[in-house]
Amino acid sequence: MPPTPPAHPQRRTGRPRSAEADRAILDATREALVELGYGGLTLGDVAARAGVAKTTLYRRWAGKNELVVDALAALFDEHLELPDRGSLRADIEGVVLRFAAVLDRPETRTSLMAVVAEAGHDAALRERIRAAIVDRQKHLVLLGRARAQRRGELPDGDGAADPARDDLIFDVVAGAVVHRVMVSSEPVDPEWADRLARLLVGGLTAAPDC
Amino acid sequence: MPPTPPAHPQRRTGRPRSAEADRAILDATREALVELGYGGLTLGDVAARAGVAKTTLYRRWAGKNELVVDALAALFDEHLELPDRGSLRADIEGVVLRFAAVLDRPETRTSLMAVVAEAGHDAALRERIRAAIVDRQKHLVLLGRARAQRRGELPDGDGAADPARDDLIFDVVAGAVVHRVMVSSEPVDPEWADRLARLLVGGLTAAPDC
Amino acid sequence: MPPTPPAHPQRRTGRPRSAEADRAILDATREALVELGYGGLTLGDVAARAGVAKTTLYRRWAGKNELVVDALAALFDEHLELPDRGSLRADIEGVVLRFAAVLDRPETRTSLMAVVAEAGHDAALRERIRAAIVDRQKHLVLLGRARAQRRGELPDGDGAADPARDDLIFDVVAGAVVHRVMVSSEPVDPEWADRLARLLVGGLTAAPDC
Amino acid sequence: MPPTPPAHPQRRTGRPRSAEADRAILDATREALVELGYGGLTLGDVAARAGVAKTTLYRRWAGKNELVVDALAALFDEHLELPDRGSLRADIEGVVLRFAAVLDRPETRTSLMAVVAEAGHDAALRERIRAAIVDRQKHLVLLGRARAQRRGELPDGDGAADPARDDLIFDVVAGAVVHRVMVSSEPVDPEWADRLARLLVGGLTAAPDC
DNA sequence: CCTTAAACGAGACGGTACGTCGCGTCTTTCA
DNA sequence: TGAAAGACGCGACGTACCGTCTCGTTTAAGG
Repeated sequence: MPPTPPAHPQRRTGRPRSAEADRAILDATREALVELGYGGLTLGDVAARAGVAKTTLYRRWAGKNELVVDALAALFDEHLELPDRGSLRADIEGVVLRFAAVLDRPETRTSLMAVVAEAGHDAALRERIRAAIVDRQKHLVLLGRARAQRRGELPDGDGAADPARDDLIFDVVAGAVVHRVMVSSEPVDPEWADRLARLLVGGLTAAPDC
Repeated sequence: MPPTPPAHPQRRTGRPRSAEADRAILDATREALVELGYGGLTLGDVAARAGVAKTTLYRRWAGKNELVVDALAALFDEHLELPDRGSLRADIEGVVLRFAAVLDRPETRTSLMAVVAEAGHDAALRERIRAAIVDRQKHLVLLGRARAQRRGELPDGDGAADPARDDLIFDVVAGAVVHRVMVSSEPVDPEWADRLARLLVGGLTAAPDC
Repeated sequence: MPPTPPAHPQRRTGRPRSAEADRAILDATREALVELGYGGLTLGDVAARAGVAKTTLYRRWAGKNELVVDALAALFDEHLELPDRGSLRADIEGVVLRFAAVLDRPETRTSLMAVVAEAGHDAALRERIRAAIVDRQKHLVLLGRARAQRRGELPDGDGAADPARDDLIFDVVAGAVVHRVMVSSEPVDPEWADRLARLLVGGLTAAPDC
Repeated sequence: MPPTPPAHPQRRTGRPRSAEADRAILDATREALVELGYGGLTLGDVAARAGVAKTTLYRRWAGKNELVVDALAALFDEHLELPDRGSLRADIEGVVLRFAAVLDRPETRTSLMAVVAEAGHDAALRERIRAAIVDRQKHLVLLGRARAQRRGELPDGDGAADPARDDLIFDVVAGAVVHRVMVSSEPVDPEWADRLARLLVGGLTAAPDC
């Protein structure tokens, strides 16, 4: 995950950037997020934890937001996948629980919403979040839908592929979990996940053209 | 919306607090949020815009978060209500569109997620957000459900009142809209709102015990 | 010695600047000059020594140079005067020794030349040095000359007052001492001071129109 | 003027140091001094101007001070000499004007006093300045005194050679000019130089034992 | 010719200080 | 006694240079 690349991409001369520093910085960022949260995180502190000079950090990341997005992306990469549990309903329940578990980590609790907030008036950041985090989550929806169609749980064939519906399902699933965890501050337990899965499967079955 | 009350409420001597100052401060806060976003907003700037001394501001609010929550609460109060459109599906579509319109305002785009993020490690702030913003939104769900039961669109009677299901529906609706607007950055237009409404009505009908 | 005054001079409201801070800062500056020299002096360190925030220091002085000039000025004020020793030659010897003693202090050794160097491309600083340090030294020359005329050691009367000659004598005396101490790094002892005094008195007598 | 020599002098293998680089660096230093002054001069900038890597510069000079001293020494070498104008008084006037002209150059105005200041707490630098700059100036005094004795303007013979008096005269002449140019910021014109010369010749004649 | 060894450019690195900004508190004067 | 004005201690900001360190690339002299 090389962050902001050097200005002159395929440089050949000069001392190369330390790959170890990248790792140390991202690890330190996660550690600091756990202890201090997004608001309390300072780049100077991250640099100190990583055993790295502040300038080294600024050479690679434009600011706090970019750094945190990359650190979060690593977190999501580590923990998000779609286990095959045999049915659409079970798959939904499974991914909801995993997603909630990631959101409930202390690194994520405060920082994910914070960078989303900043992205509200920073298009470049929005794009970075989409590429590094959101699109990989959305991929799970596509994967789950295709699997369900293969299983015959959802209609397959002409016109059954509807990107707009994929988007809808993604916003509903991800949004519901995020809202439950971040705003309502209620637990995402198997029961809640099961209710959500049943609501969605019911809706998709009853209104396949939604 | 009188903010933090004076320490000695029943004091009657001395110069009374200016009610006009409260209004000016909240207006200035919204204005500053529009121009600078949550991260760029500074209390000194708000005080200057409001034509008020910084001390006056600190006497009434504990900090940036509390101030922004109150400013947002005023915004939601102004714009959120549940018009009776004759059917559950139409009611959902209507409230979704109104909710999205509020979220899409520049004041809201950056600051709502920011205070939610801060609430991630500040229980008092979480409670303030719930009381000032979330509970009033959730009230719409209760209202809409009751209306649909009265209309006969949803089963009524013994065991039909399920607070956990109300919570689920609320997280799904609010979460989907917030995610669509804030994270996916896609428009919430009538078509999308209609799809969401059909999905939900279908789900509630097919899986009434969800 | 109030340094840079507030922007709005005759302000009446607001908390007034702490006079004690001024003193503490100038004292800390002298202390730091002794220990670290001009080049090693940092404003952050001065602020810390003075028990004052960096911002307080920057509110009063534009930078290192201005601060050091004011600190030096206080030093010269404390130690420079012209004792009446009964003859022009003895007066010169006396003032030379005193002047050399001030220059030889560790505060002065490195910092006086440093600010003079900076003044080489900073007219405002040049003026500040002139007003705070040089003009007060030059006053001693005028005083000594007048005294010598009163005593009859130098011609008095029409045309005997020649500002250009006062300037010359000042540059010769001050320059010789500074050069001896700073550049040649040789001691200014009574013998050297006596030789200089005899050279000057001889010159003034032999070439009164110089 | 080869600066710091390689560590292993009698090495014969390996790429030899570029003589051109030395020149380019010193030229760049003078250019940067003119534009930025001593305080604003940075070694990175000098290296860039010289078209040379920073390492090359640091391989040859220990730091800013040493570099500037060498650059100044070259300047003095170019411009200082003692023309024979036929009389002591005219010789003094001549050398004073030349000296002042060098001091008044922009390279010299800020940097000479700056390195003298640094030398105030750096004995090695003091020695380098003495060897590279001061002693060559002082040589002019010895030369001028000898010439005046040959001409019979000053007493010659037993005890007429007094190193302490040479030192005194040097400090007086050099100090007066430096002070006039650097501190008083007044022009050293022929009239002033003539007054100084008359004062000195008068003093030396009236007080030969000074 | 071909090795060897140093000098060279480029630029990343750990540091330190910079001067600024916002915080939340305090001390004034004014109404 | 509340409010305005603004100074205050504090701490983080992002930048600029410092002097050192790797790199890969010349460039001579010596084998």
